[in-house]
Amino acid sequence: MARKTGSNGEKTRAAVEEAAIRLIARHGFAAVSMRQIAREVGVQAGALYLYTPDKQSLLFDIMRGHMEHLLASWEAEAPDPATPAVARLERLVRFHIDYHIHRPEKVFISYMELRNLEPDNFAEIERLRRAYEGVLEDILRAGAADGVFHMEDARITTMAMIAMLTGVSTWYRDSGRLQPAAIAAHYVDMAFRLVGGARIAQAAE
Amino acid sequence: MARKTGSNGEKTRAAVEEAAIRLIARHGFAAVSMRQIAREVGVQAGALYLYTPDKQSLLFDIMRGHMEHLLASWEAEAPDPATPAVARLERLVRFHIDYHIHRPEKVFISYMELRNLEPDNFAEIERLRRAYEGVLEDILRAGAADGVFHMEDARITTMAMIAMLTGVSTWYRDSGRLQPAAIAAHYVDMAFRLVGGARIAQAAE
DNA sequence: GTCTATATACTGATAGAC
DNA sequence: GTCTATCAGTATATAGAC
Repeated sequence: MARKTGSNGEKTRAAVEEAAIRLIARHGFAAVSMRQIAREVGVQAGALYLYTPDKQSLLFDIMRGHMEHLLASWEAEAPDPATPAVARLERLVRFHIDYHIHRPEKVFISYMELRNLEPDNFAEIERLRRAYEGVLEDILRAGAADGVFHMEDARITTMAMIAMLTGVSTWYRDSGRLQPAAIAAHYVDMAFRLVGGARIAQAAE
Repeated sequence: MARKTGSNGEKTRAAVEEAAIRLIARHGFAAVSMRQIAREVGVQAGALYLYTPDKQSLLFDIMRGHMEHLLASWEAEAPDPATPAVARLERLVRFHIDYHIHRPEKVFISYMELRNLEPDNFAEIERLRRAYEGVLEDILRAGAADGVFHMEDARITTMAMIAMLTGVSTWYRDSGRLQPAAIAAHYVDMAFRLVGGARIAQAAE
């Protein structure tokens, strides 16, 4: 209710974000001008400032939105904390691969454009990133405590596994040799190798 | 011989490259201006063009130099191809971690600034990058053929291992908890886990 | 080898008409 | 909600003095 003038504006707002994501992922934040984004949307540069106070906010909103949605999506499908670590790890790996394969541009931006965030914005994104790392680290430590995972150093294994899993977005292509489900199955296998844990037998589709 | 005027110029040439590496690693290629680089070196902007035809060449030379030096360094210390795959993998992992820990800026640039290369330059860097991936993939396939490594998919394991190993440069700090040799030992352990291969017993320093 | 000065173009952001 | 016009600043690169 009460949005008699907002109808077209909401469409434009979404178009601005989509254009910004596409262009920043392709050329980098610093290399993209407000005029380029406006041209992609089909408006003049001045009109963009109806939807963002400045260029920096455009970047920050994309990255914060991505990280918050990533965390919220995991919360929504995370197993009960009482679930055995083996099952929780498999679920997280499948979630991570699936999420990263299907949002290559936002993932790319969130890893590449940290340098272009102003200090306060950088701190906020770092906080969210560490919260996500903590999800994995908690599962690994729980498995080690239960004696089902065997690692030399849980922190390094966490960082190594995150890098290994996120790396899928650097080479995955829709037209590639393997389907997403098969790729996820391979990464689940490799994740269990890294923690020295036996995986519950299951169809590897 | 015959460089009566080049003495000071060679110093400046080196200073230009060092300043460019430092600034591009920190702020990103597109966000760094020729004036900033000149200021860091202590010359005026116009003087930079004595040492580079344009800004793009500055970036390309850094990245090509890095990749060629990486490959040449490995060639120089690579074990004989007849060496068992287990020993070759351990050597490559130690080499990779050591190399990446000690050159954080060049590594960072080479992974982050691919987007800012012009098409021909991009193709050349990609060629070098794939050659390096091939070094690892060859070792993994040799080990699988010998029955000492056991992987579901050698190509995916190669990409996963490269991502895992290179990830060290995103979190390593000189002032951190672990020394480089200890970190390398952890990554050797994890690499052997990934390929399902038993490592020859050895002091893990 | 380096500087100063400059050409030419583009940048982010704002003001005011409609 | 969008456009036009514009400000003030900066960009890369070059020409010519020294």
